[in-house]
Amino acid sequence: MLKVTLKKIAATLGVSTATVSKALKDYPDISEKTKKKVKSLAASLNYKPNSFAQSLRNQESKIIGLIIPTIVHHFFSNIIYGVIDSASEHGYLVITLQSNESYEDEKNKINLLIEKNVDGILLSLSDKTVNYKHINRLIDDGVPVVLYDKISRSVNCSKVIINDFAAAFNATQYLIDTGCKKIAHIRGPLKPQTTIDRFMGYKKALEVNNILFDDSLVYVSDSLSFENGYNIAPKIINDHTDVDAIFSFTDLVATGVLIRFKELGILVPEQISIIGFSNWFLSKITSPTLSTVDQPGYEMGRKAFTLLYNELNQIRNGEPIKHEIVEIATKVIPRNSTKPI
Amino acid sequence: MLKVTLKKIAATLGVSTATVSKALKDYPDISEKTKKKVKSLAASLNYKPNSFAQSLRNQESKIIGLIIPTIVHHFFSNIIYGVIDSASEHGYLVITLQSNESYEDEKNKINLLIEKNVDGILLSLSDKTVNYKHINRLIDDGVPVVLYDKISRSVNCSKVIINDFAAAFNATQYLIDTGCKKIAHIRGPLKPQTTIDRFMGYKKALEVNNILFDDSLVYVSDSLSFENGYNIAPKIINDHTDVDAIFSFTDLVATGVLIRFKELGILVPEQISIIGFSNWFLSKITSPTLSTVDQPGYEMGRKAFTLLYNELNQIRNGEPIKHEIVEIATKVIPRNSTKPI
DNA sequence: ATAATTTCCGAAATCGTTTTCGGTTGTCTT
DNA sequence: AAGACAACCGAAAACGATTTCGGAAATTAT
Repeated sequence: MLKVTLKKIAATLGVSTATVSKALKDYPDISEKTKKKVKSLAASLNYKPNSFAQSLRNQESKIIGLIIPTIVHHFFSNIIYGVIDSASEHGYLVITLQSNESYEDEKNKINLLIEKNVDGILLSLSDKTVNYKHINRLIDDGVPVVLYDKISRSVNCSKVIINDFAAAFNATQYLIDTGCKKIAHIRGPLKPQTTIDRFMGYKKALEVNNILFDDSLVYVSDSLSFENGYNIAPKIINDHTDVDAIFSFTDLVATGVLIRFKELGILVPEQISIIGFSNWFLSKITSPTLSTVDQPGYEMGRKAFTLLYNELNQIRNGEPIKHEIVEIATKVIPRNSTKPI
Repeated sequence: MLKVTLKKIAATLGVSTATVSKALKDYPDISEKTKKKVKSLAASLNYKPNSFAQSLRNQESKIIGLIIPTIVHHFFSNIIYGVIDSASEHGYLVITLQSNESYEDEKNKINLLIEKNVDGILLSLSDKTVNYKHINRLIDDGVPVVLYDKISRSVNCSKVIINDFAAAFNATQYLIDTGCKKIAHIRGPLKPQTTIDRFMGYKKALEVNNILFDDSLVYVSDSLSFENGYNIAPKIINDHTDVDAIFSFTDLVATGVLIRFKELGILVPEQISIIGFSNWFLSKITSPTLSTVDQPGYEMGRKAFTLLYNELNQIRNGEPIKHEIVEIATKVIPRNSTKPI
């Protein structure tokens, strides 16, 4: 396959490359007649502009970078899907990279993307990221960055989040509405804002309902795994014989608890109610099915790209860059691991 | 952020850009002294070569394309993970696109990748693809293509597959070994080679064990969904009161059957055994847990990239291109939806 | 018929890197 | 001291597309 270039078209038509380029882009200073000629030849030769040359010239790649903490994960899969979908619709492609919840990886992967001259980056902070210099440097360098899901208040950029506080509040309130009074919380890793907010929402719901907050009812799951729930479950019932509900920061851990309870002969929700978080696919097929909070990954992915796209356009038009912070709505999904209201 | 270019380094050092370029790449015709100078300045200025210029000059992007039928899918998530992991290790980045199991989308997405001048493409055929001209054209044009998972015999390129036939044979044989005699099969969409092979493996196992093949025991699930299994389950027991096992082409559908059976009061595995396919995460947490066949997506992803990488190197070195077909091993994972052996 | 506009096209610079092919120095032989 | 040979470096031509600026031709106005 010999490449079709502007030069070749120009040569066979006896005009200059400038004319060909302008004809294809409908410049007003090219006659209709030549435009017709050029366009038809280009079409029949199946001319495709060389993207490297275009990028070099226009200083944009039409590629964005997406950094995901963990790819194999239902919620994040949906994020990827949403981002790619929305990006395609606007003529952008997406390079995906995984940070493995590691600060070092996060930095390295950002560098890889920058070296490839991506036009912008979509980023969810790793659990271990507590220092935001690498991101602020990016932004100072003029690279548009949009944070999604796991964000930090100390980075000044556009963000897409769910209102974790409100979502956790609602989940806890729901448990209370079904008659639960002694509610344990399995919280996630300490650093991410999401798990902090979920914890605070839980606490607030107790407060509003005049239930005394008891620190010993809060269990920390340092990572997101089935096994963690499986192992924490017996601790909870050993520590507190009268617990009647558990709010877990994520479905996967809640599922671990569910399975362990089943093995231990504890009835859910009769003895203990369980509510998870994220509405993973698996929550629909556990037995009993798992009540949870819907966390719409696809929507978040789409919105994250949209915000980035807006900034890209602002930059192109020389407008001032407006950062936006968007909250995606969540809702409690009652299933069978909680009592009817 | 003003860009650091070769020209700028050259200017401040009073040498030519050629010298700078060669110094950074350790050309032998540059003195150690200048190399030191150049390298240290480049480092302190944090020089990053412009990838567009490099690509334009070297005719390679160091980016590959990955087309996935469905991103939100446990198996394919693992594929993505494996590809990205392996690619990063070799200095390649990955643009991921989704074909939505649509032939048109598949063609369009391939075009997008080609327009971005990716160095190669990893592709799993959509269920609806029955015409391979678009892929053969690619290959004829010199774009390295590696097919993974859903492949076609009529495309001449490297491929990574699991031995679906053997895997299905083993799964069926396993059911027989546990004493099952009347085994239904839920097969997938008719076109993909994978589901054909699984069907054939099932059939062969019956034959080898002198069990008469009964066409009415084969049910077609036109798509991969929980609901399909949920709906097919009652049909099976209505059509055949004496069925004692089901081999489903995928875990998700098997799970649908499982849940429906539970609702219908049919005991698994006492009355009917079920074995799925793919070892989705969810198969570990159904109740009973689902016996299945492990289908290592991560390994496949890695291998697929490796094959592409090999071809890329062959091209670069002007060697003849050797296509390779790799089969990834699978194994039956016995859990509690089948009887002990 | 001459002047004033349009209309249309092309030369050339640019984006940043790579690499060939010479050309300068300086060193080493005799 | 002249020639031979290394050792170093740079000019310049790619890679393709874009866009400014100016110039020639064709049209209109006077």
